[in-house]
Parts: sequence; C-alpha cells; structure tokens
Amino acid sequence: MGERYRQIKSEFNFAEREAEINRFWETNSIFRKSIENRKDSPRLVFYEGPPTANGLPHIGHALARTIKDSVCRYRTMRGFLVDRKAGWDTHGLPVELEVEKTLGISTKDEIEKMGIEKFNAECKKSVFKYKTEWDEYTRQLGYWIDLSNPYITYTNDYIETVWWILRQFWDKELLYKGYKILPWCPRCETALSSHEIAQGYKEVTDPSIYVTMKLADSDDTYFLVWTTTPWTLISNVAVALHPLADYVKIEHGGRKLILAESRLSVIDGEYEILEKKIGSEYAGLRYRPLFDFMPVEKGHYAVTADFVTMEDGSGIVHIAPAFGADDYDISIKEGLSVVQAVNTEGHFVPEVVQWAGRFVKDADPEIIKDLQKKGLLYRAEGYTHNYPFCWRCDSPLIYYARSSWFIKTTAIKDKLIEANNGIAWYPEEVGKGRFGEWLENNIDWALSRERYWGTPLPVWICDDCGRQHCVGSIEELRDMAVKMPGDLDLHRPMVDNIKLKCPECGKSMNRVTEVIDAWFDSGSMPYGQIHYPFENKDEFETRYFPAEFIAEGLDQTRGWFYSLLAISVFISGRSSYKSCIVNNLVLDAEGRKMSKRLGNFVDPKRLLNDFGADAVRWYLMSSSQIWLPKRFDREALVEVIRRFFSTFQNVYSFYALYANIDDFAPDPDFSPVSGRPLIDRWIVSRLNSVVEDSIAAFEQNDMTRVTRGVADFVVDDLSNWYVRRNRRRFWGSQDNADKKTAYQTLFESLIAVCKLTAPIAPFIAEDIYSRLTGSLDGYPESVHLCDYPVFDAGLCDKGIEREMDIARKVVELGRSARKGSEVRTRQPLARLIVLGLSEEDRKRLKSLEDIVIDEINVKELTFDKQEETYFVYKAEPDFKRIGPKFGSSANSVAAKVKSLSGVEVSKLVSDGRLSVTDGGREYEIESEFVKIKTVSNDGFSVSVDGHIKAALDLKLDDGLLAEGNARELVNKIQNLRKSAGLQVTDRIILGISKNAETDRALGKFTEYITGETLTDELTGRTDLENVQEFSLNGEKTIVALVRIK
RNA sequence: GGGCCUUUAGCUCAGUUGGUUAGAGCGCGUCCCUGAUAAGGACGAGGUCGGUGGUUCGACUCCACUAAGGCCCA
Repeated sequence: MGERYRQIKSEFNFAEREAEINRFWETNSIFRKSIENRKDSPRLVFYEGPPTANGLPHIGHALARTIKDSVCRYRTMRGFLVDRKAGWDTHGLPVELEVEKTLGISTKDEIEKMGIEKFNAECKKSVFKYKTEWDEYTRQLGYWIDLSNPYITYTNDYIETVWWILRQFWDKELLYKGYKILPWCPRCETALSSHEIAQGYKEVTDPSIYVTMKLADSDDTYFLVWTTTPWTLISNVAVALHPLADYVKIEHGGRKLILAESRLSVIDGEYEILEKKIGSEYAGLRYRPLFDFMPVEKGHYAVTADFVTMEDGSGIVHIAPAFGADDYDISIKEGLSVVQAVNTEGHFVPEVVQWAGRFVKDADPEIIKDLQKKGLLYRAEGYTHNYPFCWRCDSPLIYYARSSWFIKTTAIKDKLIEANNGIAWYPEEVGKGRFGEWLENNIDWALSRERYWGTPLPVWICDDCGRQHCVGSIEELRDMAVKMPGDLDLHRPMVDNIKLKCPECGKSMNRVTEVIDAWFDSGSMPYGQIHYPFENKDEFETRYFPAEFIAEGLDQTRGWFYSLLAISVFISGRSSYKSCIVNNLVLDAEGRKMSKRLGNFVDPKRLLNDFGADAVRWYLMSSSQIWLPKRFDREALVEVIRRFFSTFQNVYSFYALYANIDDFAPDPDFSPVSGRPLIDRWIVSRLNSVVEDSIAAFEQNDMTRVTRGVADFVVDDLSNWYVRRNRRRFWGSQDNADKKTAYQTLFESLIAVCKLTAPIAPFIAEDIYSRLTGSLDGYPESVHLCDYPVFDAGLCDKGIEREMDIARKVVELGRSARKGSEVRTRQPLARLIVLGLSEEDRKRLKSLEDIVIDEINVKELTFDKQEETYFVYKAEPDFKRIGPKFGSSANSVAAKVKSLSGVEVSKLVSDGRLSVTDGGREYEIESEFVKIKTVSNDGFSVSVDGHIKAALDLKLDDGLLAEGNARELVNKIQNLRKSAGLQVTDRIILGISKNAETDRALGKFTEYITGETLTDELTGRTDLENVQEFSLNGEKTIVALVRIK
C-alpha cells in the first residue's frame, strides 16, 4: 500500500502538531515568502498596536491578535502585500512602577536620591522583562508579525520623530503650558490625562457629609453644606448656591439652617420654614470657617454658581479651588484665594497641624469625628459613586491644581469629528456612539508627566529672558546645544543636562523637567515606526500611510484609537486608519471581568498547551460576535475540537485511507465538474456558496460568520452527507472512472476547506494541506502561499442545492416515520409515499430518489395527493385558549373539538376556522384553539413537517422479509468478525444454523451474504471457532465463523 | 445623570429587508449504523423570544416606555 497521503496518527496532539508546523514555517521562511510573493501586488497597510512587554500576555490579547492575524492572512491570500511590523510600547508609568517595586522604593524622592540615570537604566532593562514570553506566545498563537525588526518607542529615532511631531504642534501654537485642575495620582505624583482616567473608574462608597457653617454676623444661623470629600474642607474658601433656585431658612433643633427648598428631605425630624429666598439673595453672606489652619485672604462668603445641582446634597456646596475644576473657575471669577493644604503626595502640609503628613483620604474619618466633636456635623452617611483611580497603581486620584503642558486638541475638534466620520468602525456603534461622543466632549490633552522614564518634552526655557523653544530634531539640538554629549541618549537625565544657547539673548536655556504621556508615543507610531520625516519621507503616503485597518480591544477607544487619530489628523490632515475592528472583553465563565482580585484569569499559555492555538483562535472567532463581551467557556473550546477539527481530520483520514490504497493522484482535467454525478456537482455547488459567503463575510470583518459557515459545511455537508452518501464509491476494488471522480471531488473540497480555514486556523489548515499535496507536483509549499478560493458562479447551482435540501428533508421525514413504526432500517420496505410537494419539487426530488430509497431502505419512492389514504387529522382542544374565549361552555366546545372528523379538521387547518353546530348552538372554532395531530392509518407510518408529509408503507412480503433477514444476518456476522478480531480483508468459513427464517434469507440472498462477509465457504456448521447466538424474527439462530489462514 | 451594548431552550449562541410551524451545538432521553470504527448518524423532550404598550393583515424582528446585566463617561 502506498503512502501518498500521510495518515494522522491517533496519538497526535494539537500543541505538538502546531509546534511542528511552526518549525516548518520557520525552516522554510513561509511568512517571509507570503510577503515576497506579493511584491508586485497592491499594498495593504496594517498597524500593530504596541503592547508593553513588562507585563504578561493574557487571553484578551489572544482575541485581538487572532483578529489581526486572520485579517492579515486573509488579505495576503487575496493578493495583497501586507507588511506586519511589530512594535513595543516602552515608556511610561507602568514601567516605572514595576521598577519601583523591584527596587523596593515608592516615592519620587527615593528615585531622585538614587539618581535618574540609574533609575532610567533600570527602566530600560525592565521594559523587555517578559519579551521571551511575549515572543513565545506570539509564535505559539501563530500570529504572523515581523518580530525581527520592531519599532521601539524608546529609541532615539522614535523619540526624534515624536519631537518632530511636537514641534509641529508648537509651531501652530497648539502646545502650551497651563494651570488647571487635573486628576492627580498622589502615589505617582503626576497628572493624568482624560484618556488615562477613563481607564480607571471604580464604584466606591465615600463619605457624604452635611456640615453646618455659622454665619459671621449671627449666633444661631448656619449654612447647611454638603460634600463628599471632607478632607477638602480644610482648604475651603467659599460656599456656592444656585443663583435662581429657591432656598429656605428653617428653625430646626434649636437653630436656624439655610438650604435649598427642594432638598428639605435631608432634614431629620420637625422644622419650621422661616423665610424663603432665591440663591442670589444670599450671595456675599459671610460665614465662619470650620478650620483655621490655612490663612485665607479673600473668601469665606457665599457665592452663586450655575453648576450647583438640586439632585443631591443640600443645594449648597463647599468650594475648595485647589481641588475641583468648577471650584477653580469660580475662584478665578470671584478672585478668591486658592488654598492648598495638600502636597503632591496627597498628604496634608505641616500647617495642618492636627493631620500633617497624613494621606488625605485616610484622614477623612478623623476629620468627620473632629467636626462632630465641635458640633458642626449635621449628618454623615455613605455615598456610592464612580470614582477615578490611577489606571496602573490603583491609588484613588485627587483633583489637584497644577501647571501642566497641554496640546490644544480642542482647536482641531471639528477635524477630529470629520475624520472619525470617515472611519469604518466594526461594530459601527463604537465609532459613531462611544468614540463620537468622546470627541464631541473633547478637552485639551494634558500631555506632560512629572516623571522620569518617558519621551522628554523637548521644550527649553531661557534662564534669563524666558524665551521658550521647542526642539524638533537631533540636528537642531546639536546646532543649538552649548555642549553635546558624545553618546547621545534622548532620555533624562542626559537631555536635561544639555543646555541650549538662547537665540534671543545668548544666555543658557534649560529643558523643562517633564516627560510626555506615553499614549502620545504610541499614537505617533505611523510616523515613528519609520523615523518619518527623517527617513522614508517620499514613500510615506504610498507605502506606510494610512492603515487599511487596525484592530484592538474596546479599552483602546480612549487610548490608542484616540491618540492615533488626534496626532494624524493634525500632522496629515486625516485619520491614520481607514477602518477599525473593535473587540470586547473576554470575561470568565460567570460573565465577570477577569481580575487579579478574583483570581479568575485564564492562563493563556496553559490553554495553548492543552488545546492548541487553532482551537483557541477558532473558538474566539466562532463562539460569538467579537464585539460582544465573551464569556470564556472551556467546554465550548473542547466542542470546537470535537465538532469541527475532528470532523475535518476525519474526512481527510477517510480520503487518505482509500486514496492511498489506490494511489490516487488528482487530475481536474480528467473529470470536469459538469460531467460529474449529481451529488458531486451538489457538493461543489455548496462549496462555492460557502466560498462566496466567506469572502462576503471577511470583507465585513465578520469572522464569526466565516467560521460558522465553514464548520457547518464541513460537518453537515461534506462529512455527514457527501462522504457518508458516497462511501461505496470509494470502496470498490476496481479502479473505475466513477471512483476517480469521487476522489477528485473530495480532494478538491478538502483543498478548498484548507484554504478557507487557513486565515483563522492556520495550523490545521497547513497540516491537512501538506498531507494532501506533499506528494504532488505543482502545489505551493504552504497553504498560506495559496490564493484564497475564488467564487465560481458557473459551478454554483442553487437548483441542485434546493433539490438536495428537499431530498434531505424527505429523508428526515422517512427516518422519523421509521422511528414511529418501529420497523428497523435494516428491514426493507416497499415504498415511501411523499405528499404535499409542488409539481416542480416532485420533479426535483425524483432526480435524487436513489438517495432517498437508499437512506430509508425502501424499494420505491412515489408521490400522492390523497392524504386520507395514509393518515387522518385529529384535533385536540387547547384549553388555555378555549377557556378564556368560551368560559363556562369550554368543556362542551372541547368535546366537540375532539369529535371532529378528519375531513372537518382538514378544513379547519386549511381555512383557519370551522363553523360547527353543537346542541343547536352555532359557533366558530379557530385553528388557534386546537392542537392538530396526525394519526397514521393502519399499514402506514406518517411523519409531517409543515406541508410536506412522508408515509411509509409498512406491508411486508416474503421478498422483503427475506432481504431483511439477510441484512440482519450480515450485521450479526460482521459484529462477530469484529469481536473475533478479524481484519476487514480476512476471508472466512461461515456457518449458519438452519431454521425457517434463515432458510428464507438464504433462499435468495446467499450471494449477498457471502459477498458482504468475505465468506469463501458457507456451511451449516455451528461449531466453528467464533459463535454468536441471537433471535432472528423470533427464531433462535446461530452464526459461527473461522478465519481462513 | 448621559452614551453604547446585551437579554431567544438547562448551557453557549443563530435568527438575513417584518411573513406559514423561532433554529444550531452541548447536555439530557431513546435508538440506528458497524468497510471513517476507542469513529459516525438519527429521532425525541425542552422556548408565553426580559416585561408592558403601540404601529401592522401579520412583530423575536419596527417604535415608546420599563426591568435586569455589562462596558464607558460625568
């Protein structure tokens, strides 16, 4: 026997097979060839969102990467050149945090003490801490991306591009220094930008307290003031009321309180309203401060502000300009003092003697207690709301007045919105909804970070004349530098040490100390990855920009999607990506977010080892739409293997088993599809329909539809119908044309399935493909070097598909009827009668009658219209419906329904209603009131599906019984052969005991029995080596056999 | 408080422009097949399509309100 097609070993393991394929790809540079192959083809630009390698990859990365890889592979197979350059995001707080942890330090003081140079050196080392794991993960997942030449955001080239971009903003006066209230991380001691705080909202319960502030010129009147941040009370300078809202002064518990009328519900117990005024009438009223740690030059009186709401609190809010954007704006307007009782680490300053050095949030309970002691606390409770936390270190953020550098994105807001409208978002809602909303509410990008490991902000300021200059290239730096270091590294502290000569006054200029938001780095990657414009300037628009697509998780909406858009809209006037595929989170099996706290992370490495990358990839694409939150389900993953992969492999194994015996080599010229049998033309047509739909789905980035369509085809059509129906064609020992045609059709189908599957399950596709083509000439060495299948309308015949649908439907009905009759399939029956088909469908079915006859094991397929010959309709009352309609007479109606004749029920079914008279009363029965059943007439077994009915004629005659017995005997003999351990090719001597039933079988079917069972000698002996006794139609029967050596 | 999304069988999910009887896989039950065989297949049970109201001859589908959950933002 030849081994033209390598069989799949039964002990094979997915992960091992994939490792082997990976070696094949690497040894033969398949990835590189897949790109070089297309060197004369149109380019399709793809951008890789850079991960950070100082954390381990998780299952969510597998989702985004599978999408990216599948689309890129698909596009390559469709004839595009798709460059895929990897990238690493290397700057920023997460890196610094990791290093602090390793060094056992936690403040900026400690960093500066050890020296920025040393600290940054550690950061640089730490950046690729898990690079090995990432590379291995990438490889194991089968993610084809060029890891050999990645862009790295910390290189001088990359930073130079970022500087150049910043310089463009500078020249347009869109890079500025401002003083604003910013979300501030007290642990990291730096401000965060809006897209950073967007990453870290959490629901928490904070104190919600009402304090009383005594009016300055009254002994018993107080403002009732609400706040959720007690620690800011120490920096209080004013209280604010809504100018137009109604406020009341009430007598309550022995004192007078002022609060909003609509917030009186916060008062516990009795009160009396003394006066009612609008907010503005209280403006200017002075009050006595709760605390006097901090001097206040101007303040401690009531102001009015539109932002005061009547939704919660008392309608009077406390104002601390240093800790709230609204508060700060008011203070500017009113000229109030800004009191800052908190340092950059979030601790109280020394002046706040009582709590000096305490972290403000920790001091809250004590402050509340203190107020209570002084009798100034009216009420304290909890307030549950979403509060921002640092997205990396998890500290609660505080709003804090700070100077910072900004990019004036609000100046290009309209352009951002316009550019966004031109992006094709998948799914659409993300772009139009979530991202669009975000852009509508755009605020300036807080760019600077008072940190160490990042792209230094290239702004120098003259010590003397104050002139500011933004450096846009290394060359410019060199030109302006007083002294350049030899071995240039564009990081702190080396850059800090470079002084420039002021072009204005000639004095020395120093760099500002800030570095920039790492999101600006990653958003610069279309330019930075090729060192634009210092290199690749001319090819930029033709080869590198914009990307046809990018694909990342939903969490990048405010992150990378935004930074990419903001930068490219400004630099290039349009979006750097034409389409964007957005995937949702991978949740655990209970639908909860995977988190360290819950410990419910799925270990991706283990997953890949246990099930293989293909299964993980296919599962991620097929289980649900990628834009829905995905519940990770191990069982479903196993099911992918069982249903699709195993079936696919099984079909291959079947092909290989027989094609090896015949040493078959495909030759399409030998049998053009048009000349092949109907069932071959059918499977080819189905295949083409799947090709057409897969392409359409891929074009919409709908990988879910692709996977489902392909899997259904392989399982339902190719395996369960085409192969099963055609087994006998492959068995024949003669080498005839029909067998070759069957091989040819199955070969072509398998090759096509390999190609269809290749983008999403690249390993199994490659494996089967290489087994199929390994011994053949003229095939590319890898499925990934092939073109994606092309839809051939000429081979797609919806008529044939419709025919087969009907045939399969009738077969199903026949089986159902078999089941109802309890006549086993082995017993042939005379005929199956089909009713309810149109003339056209009858004709269609007739052409496939052999299939139906064979599947149902009947001698004949006929058609009829006379339903009553085979079954009668029977109506059963549906009490749930009849009851409400007929009330007390429901029972008599039900009885009438039961007594309806078959003819009457037919009429009811066809007309939907039936007029009846019952006990002199006339009414209508509607078809909704009854459940319709069919009852087979004697001698028939009927099954119904909609308007199609199939009736099995149960009459048996001698001939049918004889054949049934023969088949029963064959079945028993085959079982015996198997249990005796015989090979399928072993010849035997067979003995069958003598009785009426075996005589009947042997009378006509001796040849059939001996042929099927490979019997050389048939005897009546029952004392052979292997014996089986059973009942044949009630007669005790013995079969015995022995292998002929 | 705002935006977006989800809700269909015990579980995971389909359900195309509104159209006869709402589907699949798993699980469950009952069987069949035995030359793809430590495979394969069939049949069956199981659903008031989150709820209420509306539009329509007709609603899982469109509209309004509402409930629960998720993500994001204030």
